[in-house]
Amino acid sequence: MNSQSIENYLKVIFNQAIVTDEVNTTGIAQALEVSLPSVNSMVKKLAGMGLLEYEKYKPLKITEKGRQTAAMIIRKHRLTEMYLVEKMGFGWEEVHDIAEQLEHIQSPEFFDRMDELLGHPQRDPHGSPIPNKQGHIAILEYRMLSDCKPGEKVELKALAHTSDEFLRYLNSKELALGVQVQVVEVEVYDKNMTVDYEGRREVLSALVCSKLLVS
Amino acid sequence: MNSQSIENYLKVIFNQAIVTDEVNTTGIAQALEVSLPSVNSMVKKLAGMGLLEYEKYKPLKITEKGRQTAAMIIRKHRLTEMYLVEKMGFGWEEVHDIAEQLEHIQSPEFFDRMDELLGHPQRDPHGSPIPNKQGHIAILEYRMLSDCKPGEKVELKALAHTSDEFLRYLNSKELALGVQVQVVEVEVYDKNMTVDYEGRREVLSALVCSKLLVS
DNA sequence: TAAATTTGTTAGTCAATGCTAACTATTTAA
DNA sequence: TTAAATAGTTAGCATTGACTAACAAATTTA
Repeated sequence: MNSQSIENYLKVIFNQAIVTDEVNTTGIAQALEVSLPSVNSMVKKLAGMGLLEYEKYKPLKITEKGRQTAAMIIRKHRLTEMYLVEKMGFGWEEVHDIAEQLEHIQSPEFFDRMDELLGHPQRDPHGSPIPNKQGHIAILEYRMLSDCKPGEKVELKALAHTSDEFLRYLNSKELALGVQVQVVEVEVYDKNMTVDYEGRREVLSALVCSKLLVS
Repeated sequence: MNSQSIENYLKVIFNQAIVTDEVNTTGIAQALEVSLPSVNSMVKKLAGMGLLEYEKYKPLKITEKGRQTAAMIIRKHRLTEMYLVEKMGFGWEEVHDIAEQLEHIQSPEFFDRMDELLGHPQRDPHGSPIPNKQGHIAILEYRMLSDCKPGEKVELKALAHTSDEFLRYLNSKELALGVQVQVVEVEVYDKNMTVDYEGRREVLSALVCSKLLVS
């Protein structure tokens, strides 16, 4: 029954709450590209609905109910992304905008069917966990590739960033989830990493390596 | 760029324009379950956008641009219904409400992919034609079963009504598109029809028979 | 610690889309 | 052919979710 606006706010707040437990108004405004007063009034509304704890000039805290509600939206988003990639043949760089719209569809049956057809996947195409129907999210403890040492051989499991440009960059390097990567060398000066995978050798920047989650 | 409201109005107007070329305000209000003044103001807006011709107290006429725009929405709706039935295993009585939401998704790629995966279907699961990408709609000249004479053997091709209750009724009688139906007898008094199909004999009311389109 | 900066709030406005009440035009029927 | 009924319109208002301008609190920094 929540509007799309409410759902979008909640999703952003939830995602920020993962980083720091306490969320600030400005961050929400930036993420949603909306003015501060807009956030302020919506935050009051969400608090009135019991989804947030709000006190003037204090950082926001998401309630259990808010967390639960947000998890269900994220579940729909990530199931959709997985469905688009697995069943409809889209690339992982194409699915975000479509999922952003589909996540607001009100139809448990629709998403349950996706879930079934996919065999109850645990991760979306970018390696992010899909919350289960109870709103529980498996916490996956991956390391950043940038924290690995020369000689280590690891598998690319997830991405810490999923912008189109980054995904297209990874496509151009044929870096996909599941690829086995061996660290050859780390440049002391700029932390550039030379890595081997799939029979090729590439030099990856520290920025890129910090977005590649491995185990 | 059109809002969901605009799209819903346009779809209703288009559908009414198929029946009678000139559409009246009250019909729109009833179809959308909205007040007359709401329709009046939206109609002016649509006219301002060049989708309708509007003159005070005159019946409305949809423009070519309006027809085109509506056809694309109906294309998305019907492709979605077909996809849900063919690729996701839904029953024909379950898909309307989901398609009603999905038809507003803005992503040509998404619907093109459905279209491809379905092999460019010409009809939705209820036998209604799917407009092509140019907005052209194949006009299918079917007869009503109620117009058939005893002894005639025809195939169920489409439905003139697609409410959940009607579809569930057809399910209960195992009446599906493609079924070969033979007219056994027509009761003069109430036009009830006795028909044979799939090895069973059923008596169908005149109302039901007028909603069954055959050839 | 006082000034400057950043962050958050309030007040007032706007556009989209809905509504009711009151009115007018058109159509139907007595 | 006039009265009643129906259909369409206008005016004014409510709600949602956005905005700017102005201000207040909290934090940073000189």
